[in-house]
Amino acid sequence: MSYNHEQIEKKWQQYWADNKTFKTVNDESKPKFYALDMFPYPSGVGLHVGHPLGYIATDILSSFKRKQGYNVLHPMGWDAFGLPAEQYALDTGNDPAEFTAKNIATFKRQMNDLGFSYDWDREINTTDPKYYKWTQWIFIQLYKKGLAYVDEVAVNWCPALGTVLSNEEVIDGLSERGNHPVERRPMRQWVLKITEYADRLIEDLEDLDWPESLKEMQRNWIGRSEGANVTFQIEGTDKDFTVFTTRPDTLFGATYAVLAPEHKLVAQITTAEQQVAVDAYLDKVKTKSDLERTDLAKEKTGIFTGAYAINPVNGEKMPIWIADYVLATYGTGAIMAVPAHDERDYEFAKEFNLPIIPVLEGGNIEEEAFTGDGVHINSDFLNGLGKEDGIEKAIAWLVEKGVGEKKISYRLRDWLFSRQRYWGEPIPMIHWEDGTMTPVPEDELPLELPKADNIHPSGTGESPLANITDWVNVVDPKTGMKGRRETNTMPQWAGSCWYYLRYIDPDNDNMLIDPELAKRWLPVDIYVGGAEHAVLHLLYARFWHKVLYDLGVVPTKEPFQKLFNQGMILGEGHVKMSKSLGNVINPDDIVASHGADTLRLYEMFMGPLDASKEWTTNGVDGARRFLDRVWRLFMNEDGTLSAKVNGEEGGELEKVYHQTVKKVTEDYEHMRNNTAISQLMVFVNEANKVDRIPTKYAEGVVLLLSPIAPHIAEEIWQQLGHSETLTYAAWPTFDEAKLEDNEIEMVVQINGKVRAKLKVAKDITKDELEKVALADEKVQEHMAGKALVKLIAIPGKLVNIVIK
RNA sequence: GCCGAUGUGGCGGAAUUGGCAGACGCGUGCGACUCAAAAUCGCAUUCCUUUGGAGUGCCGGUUCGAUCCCGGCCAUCGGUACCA
Repeated sequence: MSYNHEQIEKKWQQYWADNKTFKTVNDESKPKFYALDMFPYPSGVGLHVGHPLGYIATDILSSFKRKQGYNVLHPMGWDAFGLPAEQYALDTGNDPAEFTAKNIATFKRQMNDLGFSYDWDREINTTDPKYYKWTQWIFIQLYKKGLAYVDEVAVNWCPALGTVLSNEEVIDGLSERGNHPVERRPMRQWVLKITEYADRLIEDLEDLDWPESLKEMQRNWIGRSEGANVTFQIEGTDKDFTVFTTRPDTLFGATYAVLAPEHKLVAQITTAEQQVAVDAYLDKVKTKSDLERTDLAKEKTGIFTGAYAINPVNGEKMPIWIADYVLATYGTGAIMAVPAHDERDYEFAKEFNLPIIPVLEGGNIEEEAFTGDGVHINSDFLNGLGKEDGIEKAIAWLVEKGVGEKKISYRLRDWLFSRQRYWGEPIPMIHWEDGTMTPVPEDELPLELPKADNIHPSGTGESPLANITDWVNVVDPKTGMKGRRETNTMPQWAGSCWYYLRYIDPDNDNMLIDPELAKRWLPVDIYVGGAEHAVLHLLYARFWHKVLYDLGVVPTKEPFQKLFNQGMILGEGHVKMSKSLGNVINPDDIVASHGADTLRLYEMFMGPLDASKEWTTNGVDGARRFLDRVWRLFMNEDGTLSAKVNGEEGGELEKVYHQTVKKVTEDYEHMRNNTAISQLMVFVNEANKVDRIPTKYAEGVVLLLSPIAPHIAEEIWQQLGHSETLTYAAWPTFDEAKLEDNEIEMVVQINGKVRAKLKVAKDITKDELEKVALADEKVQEHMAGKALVKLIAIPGKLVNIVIK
């Protein structure tokens, strides 16, 4: 007989809600544990079976820690600003706020159906003015610290739509909606100076308990490289330009220089003879997408400006070229080319017949660039030196002559923070008619997003907020000066940069977070989410946290002490689940047919949490079968407790029970939920073979199962005679002494192959073990006529006999 | 190209200071129960030419002993890119 999941799951969900079972009350007498999920964007399609994978894992950990006596914080909320709601509003004329609220209600209902143990009293929503009041407050602090500034940045401008598009809205140079041409156009944008924190963002990775591969990705993304800036005079003028190089020691091999097409000097230095050719080249580059300039470019392109630079070390003339392989956004937007020792410069020099002078020994410049380490040649005062010494001496020389300095460059760029959208946090700044700019006074926050009937693009590149005149225009009540509000809004990243702080103190109107509570709960003990957020979200959140640390708002340098990336759930055939393939599994269907406990169990049993796994219907059936077995083990058909469950501990199940408690406890601790489940299956298989299950073992196993399958566990727990929820029951313990018998089985190998198995005393000595092994009949058989070469006997492990 | 990860039965996956390869589940086969079927229970299930042999992507190395450590290669997945 199977249990009735619909009835039992509803019953306990109701009980938990009525009793506020999972409400987190600050309890200083207990150690704290903060388990956090990456909160979702509440889309219109609801939860997908991939979403709960991580949520189940943190829920298990939370449940486990509560029973181990921790004061657990396990909240959930909504990252609810974002493009889809705005697009929906544009398409249908509905209010994005209403649409979002509806989606949130669906997500919340689905999560509750899965039995998650969230403290909903701490629910947060990034679109709630009470929440974004503090997002805006953080922005003002960034501004006051000089970390938020306005700059002209090239964006994707679509003239036909009259709006700026994100990269993902542009496909092959055309707008995703309507296929209109898109061009790069510089516009006034807010930018956050994340580069100022680059070194700290690298250094502080050290102490974090994150996957090494993820730390490596962040380091590479920040891309710190040490080198030098070198200044080159332009022949026959008083102009100069600076290049960044990691190899100033190869300066004697620099035979030409290259400017990015966007470089400011291009217009000034191009000679009359070259003007037409240069203009043609610049035109060609403008039409190229980033992809064409980088990925797809098989051949180097470029054009000579007609101008020459002077190499400061030897006074040689170097032609100045323009090429799109040099990027305006990295370093100084200009390079010195050392074709003998750089592959890109080598290709370019070959293409345009520029001289190649080797300055490092080794390699063959007839065939390819030599990028290895070698002794310097053709380099005057650097000759004979190795790489390290050469760099050091070259920089010293540059500094002495006043033409260069040591310099560190980052691949990381400052964070483009404004969006020309309606559905985002308004940036709380006012531009005054006298040209000055001030933040909205902090006591006037939140600066609420105005209700709008029409959120169509302004057409000027400004956000739809520009159309709402009584919101945009302001007058200073003291001076009478007129002003205009900033119409840009913040990107979706903003709200998700600090939400983990607000859960700690969600209703505080006076400050972002109470410092005492921050001290109590930070850092987050476990943060689980998808690997797609490996760089951007995790880097932005770390950046804001560090700024808040500098402001004294938070007491820790880092927000997330431990991080875990869950894998993906794929459709059958190991393909992504997608609407177009029609293979999307809706958790609601599984909850209805098999129950939430089954879904939770199955998702955890599929394989390691961090792996990509394939969804199979047979697997779900198997998970349900196990819960049915559990139910039948403890319960009668009428839902009362089986008579098998009785009496004192001990008996046939003693060993397997203690093994199970040990293994499951250790596995939960390390989020190895798949193997914890197999151990529970082993116990259930054993328990089915015996006539009596000691009551204490039954209770223990129900507790061990409860983090994964909380509803069925509560129901059995109640039938075991408990009137209270098992949420805060004490976690079962095990006794090391009961894990093993006095007699253990040991293996005898001959030449590495298992030939015999022996039953021996647990504490057998090495000598005795050798004797017993050699005396064994099968061993004797194999050894007949052979000479003993070596005998390895390790009590508790094995015996290996080497013969010849 | 570079960086990272992974590779184990028919399938998902177990096995870590180097010590019995294949736990647990799925599937399959056989049996019990049943008028019959489903459900349930029990047994079996890496492969082969089976007194034995081979086997954790492939080739080699270290070791008494390698899924695990080292070197080389192949494949798949993810990230990323003229970063000077």
